[in-house]
Amino acid sequence: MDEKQQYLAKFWLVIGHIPEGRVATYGGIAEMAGYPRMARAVGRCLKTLPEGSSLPWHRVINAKGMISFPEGSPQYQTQRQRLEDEGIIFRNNKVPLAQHLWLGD
DNA sequence: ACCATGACAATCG
DNA sequence: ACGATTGCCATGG
Repeated sequence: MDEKQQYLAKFWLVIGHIPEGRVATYGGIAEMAGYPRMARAVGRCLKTLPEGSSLPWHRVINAKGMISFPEGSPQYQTQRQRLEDEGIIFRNNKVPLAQHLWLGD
């Protein structure tokens, strides 16, 4: 496996470890995986995910606590719906990170 | 091979 | 507080 695929695998692992009802930021995931400042690589990682993937990609949001898709996009609504379904509350289209942010165990 | 773009983020003016 | 700039890496034209 190529070196670059290495941290992609780490990202998948970390994302898969995000508990239900919690969210994580791109930078946070990158840092937890041991690759700080690789937030963009995390984004690339998710972007290339197969649709049927079991990865809880919906628990990944940006540092502002908001969904990184344009509002009105089907993906945005899907993600938001799933998060709310897990008990995550949205306040003015953003998530209170102080309550839901997951920083590892 | 160079430039532009992207589910981002930290810093600066 | 907020828009602009810079850093980072992979991909596509």
